[in-house]
Amino acid sequence: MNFQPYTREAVADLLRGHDITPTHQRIEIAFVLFEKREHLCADQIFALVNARHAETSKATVYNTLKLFLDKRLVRELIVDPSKVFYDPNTTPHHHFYDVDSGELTDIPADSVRVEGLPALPPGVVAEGVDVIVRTRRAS
Amino acid sequence: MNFQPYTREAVADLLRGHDITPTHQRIEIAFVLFEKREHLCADQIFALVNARHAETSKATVYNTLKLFLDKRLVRELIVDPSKVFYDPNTTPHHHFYDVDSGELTDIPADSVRVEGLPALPPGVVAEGVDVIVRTRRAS
DNA sequence: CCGGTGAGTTAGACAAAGTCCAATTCTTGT
DNA sequence: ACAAGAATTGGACTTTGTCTAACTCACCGG
Repeated sequence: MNFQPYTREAVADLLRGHDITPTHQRIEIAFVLFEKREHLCADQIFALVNARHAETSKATVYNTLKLFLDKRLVRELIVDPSKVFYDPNTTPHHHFYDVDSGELTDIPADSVRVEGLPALPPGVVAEGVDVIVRTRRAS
Repeated sequence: MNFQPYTREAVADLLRGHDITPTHQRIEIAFVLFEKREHLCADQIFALVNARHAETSKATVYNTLKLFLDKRLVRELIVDPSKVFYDPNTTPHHHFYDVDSGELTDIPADSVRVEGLPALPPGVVAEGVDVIVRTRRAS
């Protein structure tokens, strides 16, 4: 996903293109994700969506994120021991993770090569290869 | 950590070697970790340690794991969205993660090469590079 | 229009992992 | 053996996420 939909209509089209019925709540959630193209967790998304008027419940935020994940509209980043981050960038790329601040930064995939991975057992497919470089302030 | 300490005395020595005062509870926890050389989460460790006689509290298990982590006796694996796994193997290696079963398998590091990572900003050091290959049953 | 149907949403109770604290118990150095 | 500091403890608490049963909404046929 590398174009940026600016209007709710564009977001609605994006959802339709992924087989997702565009509802008010889903549009708002997707809008927030694609507006700030950042790594957000469910909590932050919940807060951002409801910033003006409370309109979307916690349950819907979780339901919707799971749906988006399933439909490959976003990616899940499991990197922080206490919460999952959602990444609106589904093209292959990797991450720096600052252990001190919890901050996540993208590493473009084109420069990085991972070689020598062993073959997978039969009947099993790779869903993706995540490279996470954990960093911290020099001591 | 690639030798396997079989006795509590050997475990105690291992702890001392890492600047950890060996207490009963810490020895039991380390013993469990190094006996089964598996990826265990706090819950499982708590259960294993208390399997015979309840002797170690939940708080101590968490305290101790954090201490072990700090002293580089174990490694933390953040791969499952709901819990942290602890890996008694601190030598460089990577992991397969089966999304369906939650199972973790080691990938020896010597075969794998990660190339082309961008330089780190000044004042920041890499703590480690984790490669996680997410797999699932072919559909 | 209007009422029915099924998908989507909701509040709030619940569950699981992990943290925190003040009181107690252990380890260690002398 | 003892004092002092370190480690441990139960239990309450927090946070992230799940579940459910009721409700709402968009849409379709008549």
